[in-house]
Amino acid sequence: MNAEDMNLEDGKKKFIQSWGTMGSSWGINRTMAQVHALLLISPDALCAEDIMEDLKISRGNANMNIRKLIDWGLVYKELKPGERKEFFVAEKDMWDIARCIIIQRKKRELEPMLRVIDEISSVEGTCPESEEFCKVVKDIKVFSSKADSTLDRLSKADAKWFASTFMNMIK
Amino acid sequence: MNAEDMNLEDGKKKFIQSWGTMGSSWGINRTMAQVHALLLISPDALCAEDIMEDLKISRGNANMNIRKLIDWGLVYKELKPGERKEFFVAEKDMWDIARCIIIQRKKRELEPMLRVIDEISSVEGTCPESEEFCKVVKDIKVFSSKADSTLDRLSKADAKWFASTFMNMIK
DNA sequence: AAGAACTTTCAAAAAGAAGTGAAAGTTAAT
DNA sequence: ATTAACTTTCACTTCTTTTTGAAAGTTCTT
Repeated sequence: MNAEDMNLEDGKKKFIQSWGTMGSSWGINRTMAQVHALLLISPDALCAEDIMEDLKISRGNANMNIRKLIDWGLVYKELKPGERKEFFVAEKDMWDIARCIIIQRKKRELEPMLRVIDEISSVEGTCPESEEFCKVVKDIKVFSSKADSTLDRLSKADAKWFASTFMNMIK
Repeated sequence: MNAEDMNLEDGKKKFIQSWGTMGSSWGINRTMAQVHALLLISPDALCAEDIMEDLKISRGNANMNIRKLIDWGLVYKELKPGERKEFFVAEKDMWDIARCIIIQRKKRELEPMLRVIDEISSVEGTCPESEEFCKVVKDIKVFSSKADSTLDRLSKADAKWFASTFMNMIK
């Protein structure tokens, strides 16, 4: 083992911490991302209590964020026979994780825009101002519809295809 | 003109407002996105004063956000002959706009992760915990390097290629 | 080099987002 | 039906981010 090697505990801390920071810049809240990180690197399922202790967060907070992760499809409930408690495991396949995130971000970032743009497309006019306006709206509409359907297909594509075709496609 | 047609003023307001909301969920601050929206739909260059008035924001705020938009490459300074004042115009080509955003988001969302993952890769071990940890870190590394180079190429691709090839590629 | 016309900075204030924890709600076993 | 083991909710607090505006800094013009 090299002197520069990082030990497991420090590595874990750093990972959870960074996944959290990352999360915020991804529009995911810090704690949600940290819970996800914790579950990702845990070899077995954890219960709410474990998570609260590890991350030093309250019950309510833990619960909220676990719930959100389940909604997103990034985490599953796991019931152990004979135990009342609920345990949680993270989805560990990178492509599935990416897929979940693509779907959620599309929902939050793209779809609302498409709706507004549709509403707004009924503006029409002949002055320079309205012409500029309509042109911009039109361009956004065309562009974002394309992006929308591309992301749609991408999120439905399977992992294998993704790895082999998409990633290399752009050569 | 239909009864349901939206008039220009309302359309503009709605557009600026929504682009702003959108911005927040994109990790771009609301005001920055609104300034961008305003410039996007304006047929000619606006000065700081115009922007302050239109959006009802302070001088400092306007200045900061214009500056950030310029840094991102979404807005250009325009100097009118004979005028001291600086005017600003938005980049209006959708593909150029997308490109700027891809570059910035990659910088903020992906690159920091790659750095941390690199640091962390020096952990090694033999217990189940460290094995799980190393596996996850490895998977993330592989995946995010691929994503990184794909985005890189994408951001260097030109508009024409983008429109014709990429968008339809996934058929 | 003095003045006018703008632009930038920054510390303090306001707004907004996230976290807490105790109380209320559920559910499974007896 | 009761209880015990969990989960969820929500009014309140704490932390973060954004905005303000006045003061300081620039840079053209004469």
